[in-house]
Amino acid sequence: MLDIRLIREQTAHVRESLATRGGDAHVKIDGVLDCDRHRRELETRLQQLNGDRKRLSKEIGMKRSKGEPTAEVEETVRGIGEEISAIQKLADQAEALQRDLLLHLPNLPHESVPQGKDASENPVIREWGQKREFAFEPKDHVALGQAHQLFDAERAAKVSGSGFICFTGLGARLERALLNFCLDLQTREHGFTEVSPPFLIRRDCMVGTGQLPKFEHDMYELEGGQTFLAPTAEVPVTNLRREEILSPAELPLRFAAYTPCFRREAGSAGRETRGIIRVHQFDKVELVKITTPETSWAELESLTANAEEVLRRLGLHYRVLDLCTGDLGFGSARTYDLEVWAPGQNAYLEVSSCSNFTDFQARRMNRRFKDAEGKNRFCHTLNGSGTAMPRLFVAILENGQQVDGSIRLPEALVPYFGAEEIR
RNA sequence: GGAGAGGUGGCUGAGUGGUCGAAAGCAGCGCUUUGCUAAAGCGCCGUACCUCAAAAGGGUACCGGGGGUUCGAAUCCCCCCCUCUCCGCCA
Repeated sequence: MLDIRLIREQTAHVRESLATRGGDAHVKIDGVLDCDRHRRELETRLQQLNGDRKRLSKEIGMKRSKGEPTAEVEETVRGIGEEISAIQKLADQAEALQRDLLLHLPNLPHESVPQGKDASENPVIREWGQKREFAFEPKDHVALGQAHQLFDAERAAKVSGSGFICFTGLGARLERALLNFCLDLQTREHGFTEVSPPFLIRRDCMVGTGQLPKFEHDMYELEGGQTFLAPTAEVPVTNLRREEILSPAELPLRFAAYTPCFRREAGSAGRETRGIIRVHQFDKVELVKITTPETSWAELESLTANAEEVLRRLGLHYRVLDLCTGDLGFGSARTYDLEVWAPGQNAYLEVSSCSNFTDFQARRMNRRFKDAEGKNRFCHTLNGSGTAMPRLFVAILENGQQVDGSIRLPEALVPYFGAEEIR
């Protein structure tokens, strides 16, 4: 959520910054300001009336204790009370409207974010490794998975519908090995604290991270919209520290969490639907950092490095994109996407997305820290989708395949998988 | 699922209709005293918002959340959330 004061005081800057995202957010600013002006007028009036009532009520108390008549004052205060409830109603409406307007505005891109209209304009800022050369025609993961019975989409569909996957046999083992590998790397070597959060999320927490109110149609809801299945561990993990005032000594907080992720993927039908690249339920190890504003940009770099390390250890060729203004996610001020090379797709696959949300989420979930001067300020929140397992799985299969159809696994994974290859 | 007890400031904890934003203690900050430490004494010590060019100042709201009763609610009533205890059920 953007700071209403920032919008008030630096209107032109906010408007220009939002305009770089494309969309129509920047034209909504005038509506926000109108609402804000109206709201403040009402509030000021309300405070005057409340002050009058408070004073006169005390007077009644004093008069009564002295045995003086109070009927006349009571009548006056009753009138004030009626006016208060009328104006209160209007003020509440204005406040609710303002909050709703603000909740629908995306975050401001950081000034360093490259300008661009969509994903085609995301610059590649670095690459690691190189595409593997094949002496034979590489297969895609669907064929490889079928050959080794690693997953079963048809039977998963019997249970849950299309877009669900069931890992089987060595495939299930490989998936589990990847999860454990990622968690161990991040917790043992990169200083993240492991958390295993709940997956069922209350409505206000979904608002806190920005999924709601705007993206409700992408979520699986339960109990008549009271709770939702977590679309990413980011939601439960960042909300663990909602409505808290943190001490600067404990910052930055670093959490790593495995959770399944549930996404309806409404509107993306037909895109990447083959195989296990885009599914409604997938496993992910997520990284979350809660920092001060002073350190968040440096922390974003180290977070990205931590996410990259997964791919390096697995020997997978990848590239890092600096998402341009037009492709930036709703709550993010800057995002690096990690894309791994998948020879069977002849394409790069996004496996990880490292974002700095600045104070956008902290405002929504009211998370502050006490700074050196004792002032309460909003934290910055960062989050690296520390690697989506099915896509990593795809990359492992497609990059590891041998001419005889077997799949050689990265060395780092062997202790977790218990064998060097799938044959 | 049933019954009961609770939720007050960073913490402990008083307050059951009026001058209560809230006693007291602890923690914290400042000052005084002081070889150092400690101790003692005194003072300060919540958040948000509105107002003001700004600072100072002024104001309003907030005692889990929401609604109600009343001239007036931390206090009375209703709903919800959460915690604890007991019973039931159960992986």
